[in-house]
Amino acid sequence: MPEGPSIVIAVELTKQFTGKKVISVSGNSKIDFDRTTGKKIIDIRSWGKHYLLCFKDFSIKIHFLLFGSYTVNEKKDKPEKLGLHFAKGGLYFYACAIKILEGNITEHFNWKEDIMSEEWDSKIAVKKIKDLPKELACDILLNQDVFAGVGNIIKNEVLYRVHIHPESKVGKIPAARIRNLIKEARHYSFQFLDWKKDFTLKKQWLAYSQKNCKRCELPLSKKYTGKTKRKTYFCTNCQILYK
DNA sequence: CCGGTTGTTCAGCG
DNA sequence: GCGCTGAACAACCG
Repeated sequence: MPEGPSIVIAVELTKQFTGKKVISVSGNSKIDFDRTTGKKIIDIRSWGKHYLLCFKDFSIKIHFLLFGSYTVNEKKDKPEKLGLHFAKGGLYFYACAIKILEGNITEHFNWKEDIMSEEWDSKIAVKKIKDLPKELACDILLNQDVFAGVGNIIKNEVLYRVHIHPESKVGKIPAARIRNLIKEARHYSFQFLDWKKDFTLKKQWLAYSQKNCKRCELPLSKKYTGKTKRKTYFCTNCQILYK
C-alpha cells in the first residue's frame, strides 16, 4: 500500500467521488467531522505517499503508513479511522494518519518534488543531493524531501538497477551516476505502478527480498543500512561502493 | 502461529 | 539543541 505508486492507484480507484457531496462522516479520527459534512470534494490527488481529499478551503491529508488501507462502497470488519458517506456509496480509511490542511493544497506541497507527478523536476533532486554530500545513497532515496513517494522497495530496486552500493556517500558518486540514479528512481516508480496494476510486482523484483544476485549469482547481502535502518538487499560484487 | 514489515513521529537521553 | 534510540501505532502475509 504505502509507496507513491500505490497511492496513485488509490487516487485512480476513488476519483469517482470527485464533485460529490459528503452526506455524513464517521470514524474514530479526531478531525472535525462537521467541517466536511455537506461539503463537496473538488479534487482527489496525491503527493508522495500522501492521499489528498481537497475541499474548497481545506484538504484532508491521509498517510497510510505501513498498515493503512481503504475500501470503496463497502466497510471492512474493522473500525474505520474515517468514513465518508455519499448519496451513492462511501469511502473508508483504516489504520492511517489523518490531518486537515488549511487553504489551497498547492500552498502545502510542491509537485515538482513528487516522484509520480507530471511536474516532477529532476533538477531539484540534483541540487538537494548536492547539498547533502554526507548522506548515504540508501538514506537519500528514502528522504521524502528529496524523493517524495519513494519507499523501501523502490530504494532497493533502484540501487540494484543502477549498480550503486546502498552505503555509498552521495557526495562521492560521480555526477553522471547521480543523474542516472534520479532518472531510475522515476522510471522504476512508474514500472512499479504498471506491475502493481498487473499484480506482477513481486515477480519483477531483482533485489528486494531476493536470495541471489540475478547478474552474478552470488548471494545478496541483507543489512539494515544507513540512518534510516531499513532492510537493504544488495550485491557487493555488482554494486559499486563510493566512499 | 509467529515474526517481519511497501512508514512516520515523538519522547527520552547523553 | 543535536543526533541517536526505542516505542508506539496496527494489519496482513507467509
